[in-house]
Amino acid sequence: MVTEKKFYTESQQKMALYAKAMAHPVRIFILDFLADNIGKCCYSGDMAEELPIARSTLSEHLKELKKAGLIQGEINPPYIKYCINKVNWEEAKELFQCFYERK
Amino acid sequence: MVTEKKFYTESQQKMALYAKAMAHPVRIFILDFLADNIGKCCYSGDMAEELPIARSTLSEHLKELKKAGLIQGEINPPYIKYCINKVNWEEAKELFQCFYERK
DNA sequence: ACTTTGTTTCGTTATTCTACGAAATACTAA
DNA sequence: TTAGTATTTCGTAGAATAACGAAACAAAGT
Repeated sequence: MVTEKKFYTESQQKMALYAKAMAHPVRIFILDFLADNIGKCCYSGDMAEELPIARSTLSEHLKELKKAGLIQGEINPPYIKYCINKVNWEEAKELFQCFYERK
Repeated sequence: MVTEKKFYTESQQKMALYAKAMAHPVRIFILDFLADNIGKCCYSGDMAEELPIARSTLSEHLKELKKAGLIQGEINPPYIKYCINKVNWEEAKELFQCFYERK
């Protein structure tokens, strides 16, 4: 295995990942929805009613956000209650803040 | 023409566009580079030397950032001097800040 | 055991993204 | 006019994304 030069910092890579997760209006909508309803139960179906997309498509977007760590899902059959992942949300917040304020 | 319901707010759409522009480590690198060198001349070639990608690929990334409005290029043949687009940078900063702080 | 319910996964298709090298561009210098 | 320089555009190819409906799942109720 060849030693590989690191071109991008950890921060740069994380920023890119969080940004990628946020790079679609449906996903921003979902994050807005969850962030505005902290404490409440947010089911996939609740959001599906407000969006002009198939439920399966919504599910894929939820999967993307989960993959990036911005949200998490608590299984409560047959429902799944979604909410913001606070730890990673804070991390993303810090990253974007430092990035835009050049700290 | 049929009247279409608006599902996403202006902010949600703008956020998604800025996030999309930032959704690649090379582009975060470029933004970091330009933001750290405000006032100085930043040419495509300067960045090309620090990145493990073809110059044409870098050029495409620069085009993406220009399209999103985060950077601008001032032609100074045969060079092109790049810099942050301050107006849109501020807008993106505000958007991300309000988003993550739920203001 | 069967049905219902909310949600996800699968299979598919169309589109967009990322990357490269070669060729084109646009201006300067000789 | 020709050569040189920095950068972009083009043509192409492979990978990733987004969308849908149908089918699968997993637990609860009948």
